[in-house]
Amino acid sequence: MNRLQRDFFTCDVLKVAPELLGKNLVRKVDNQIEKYLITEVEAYRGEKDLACHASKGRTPRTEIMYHNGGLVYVYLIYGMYWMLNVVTSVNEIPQAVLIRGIKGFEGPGKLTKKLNIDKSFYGEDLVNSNRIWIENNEDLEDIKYKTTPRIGIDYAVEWKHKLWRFILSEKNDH
DNA sequence: AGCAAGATCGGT
DNA sequence: CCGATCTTGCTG
Repeated sequence: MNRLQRDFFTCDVLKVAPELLGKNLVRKVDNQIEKYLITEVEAYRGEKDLACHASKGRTPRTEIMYHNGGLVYVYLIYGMYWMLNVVTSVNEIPQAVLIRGIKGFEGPGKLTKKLNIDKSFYGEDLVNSNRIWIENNEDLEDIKYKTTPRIGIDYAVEWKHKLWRFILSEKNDH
């Protein structure tokens, strides 16, 4: 009922990423609905951003990032952990937000394990899916957050300094 | 066909 | 600090 619609996702990743903080990540498993507050995200912005997988151009893996916003981009890292990303912006502009933390499960690998996210979610549409989507959170207003450089991307030369990691401030908790 | 590296995590 | 574990994209 409160699900985020297409227009929320078809904006620049630097606008969408911080706006995802405080929203609820919703997962439906066996007809049971679970909601988790999004607490930490990172922005990956286009082919020029050397930290973004799309810096290698259009490949089978990055293909989904070239689609319209609102789709899910998942990939396996270190042969063990699934990373959950939300595609943003419009057709032909590859961007995505990495969901790094939900309340109670801080860490991109931990939250996908908790939510049972795997390769089958690649390309899932958050606007239409019946097993994963994102909702507005009416309890939280006036969201406060901090920014830091992104984690684990030291290879990205000058792009590693961008303050594109967004962390929900504790102040927001009641 | 083979290889090196990786948007991580948990245990020494 | 180190190893686990396997997909991916690049090289030849």
